[in-house]
Amino acid sequence: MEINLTLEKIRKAQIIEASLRKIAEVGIQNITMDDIAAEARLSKGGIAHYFSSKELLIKETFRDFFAAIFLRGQKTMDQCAGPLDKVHSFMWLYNWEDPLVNIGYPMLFDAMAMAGHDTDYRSLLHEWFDGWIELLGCAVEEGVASGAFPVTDIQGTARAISAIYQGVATRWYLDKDAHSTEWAVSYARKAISSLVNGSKK
Amino acid sequence: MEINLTLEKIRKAQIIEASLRKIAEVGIQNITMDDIAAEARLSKGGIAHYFSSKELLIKETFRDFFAAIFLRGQKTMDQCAGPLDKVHSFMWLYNWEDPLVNIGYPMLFDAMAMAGHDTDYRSLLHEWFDGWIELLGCAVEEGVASGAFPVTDIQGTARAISAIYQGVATRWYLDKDAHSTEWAVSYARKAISSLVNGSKK
DNA sequence: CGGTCAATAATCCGATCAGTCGGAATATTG
DNA sequence: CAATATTCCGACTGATCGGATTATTGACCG
Repeated sequence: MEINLTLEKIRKAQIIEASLRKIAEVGIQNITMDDIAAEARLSKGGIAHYFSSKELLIKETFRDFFAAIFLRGQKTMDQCAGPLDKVHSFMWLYNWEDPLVNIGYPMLFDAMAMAGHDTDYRSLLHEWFDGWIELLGCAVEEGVASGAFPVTDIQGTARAISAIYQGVATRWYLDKDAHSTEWAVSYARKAISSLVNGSKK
Repeated sequence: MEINLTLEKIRKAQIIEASLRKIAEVGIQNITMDDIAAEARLSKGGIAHYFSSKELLIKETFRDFFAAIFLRGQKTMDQCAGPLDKVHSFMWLYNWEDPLVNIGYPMLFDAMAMAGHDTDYRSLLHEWFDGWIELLGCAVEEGVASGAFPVTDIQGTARAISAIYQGVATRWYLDKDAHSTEWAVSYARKAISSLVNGSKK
């Protein structure tokens, strides 16, 4: 019983991790259960034992990935002192070396495409957006409380910051020849600053 | 000859339009040639006669759609007088009533997801980004020439504006409950203004 | 009229893949 | 150690779909 639970956790984690890697590699629409099984060093039947359907597994994989990203964002943000540094602390999103970045963007694009036609994925993305707002909202609130940010709509501002991060990221990731990391960092910084700094330089 | 060419154009347009509607409805990964044939009121063979493969048809469909969007952007922008109005003239992207909007976003998300794993789609998106830069770059250049915009990097600024439009649009479209049209318009306006206005209000 | 050929329809084929199932292997229990 | 439960395997099935092949139509021409 005890052991069973442990093994189940190990296997599920193992399968989800394999799924994560494979999705990032080939995409949701191209992935097969055989792929995942091979990557997880299990058979198809083995996977079926732990996940009753492909759809379920994919969604679990997304949730797992989201959690990892938010944890990472929280950690990095917590290391910053002031609220302005905090809202600017997500520039690791524009770092090619980061393994989470390389896995994350293809995953996110896939999720967005699915959300365009599938309501389940839409609510998954809703969770994703909300996660960012929770992170960024804290920082903005801190800035407002300390008087540093002349902002009235905390939620709206946090959402806008998050949208800018993502808009810049999309270009940076999908068209790297035309969008350098310097471009991404400097313009994201500029646009985000303007939202929290009012008219100040 | 004359008639044949005309028929070919009619049929191709008919097929592409059907493909466009179906892609927007069910997505690239779910679409089938039978779907498209039914939507175009032709048989599978009829489609095969004009497009040798599914992939080819889909890519043609994208190009066609891009052209329609750019034409629309150009038209709307041309109606604006000053450079600031011009860079702000793309708020029609945040209009639920617009038919191009309803078709366009799912298409674009699909294209981005494909681009995450397929280099062909990556260059397709490159064209897409470049199209926007061409449009926006003109407006920014005009502002710089007239002295209204204290901007040094015209290209980079145009790319950032385009990225902001898209980042905001993604949220607005995929999570409408949490992102109103007013939110999209006001924050896009604010962020974009700050990029071309320097430190002025 | 009959031939010809492009346009279109109707079938067919082979590949792919998610999910199933019987049973083998392994672990647990009493 | 026997009995039972759990975990895992991999061949198989049924459905789907893209593309190819074959059949039909109908317009134009000689």
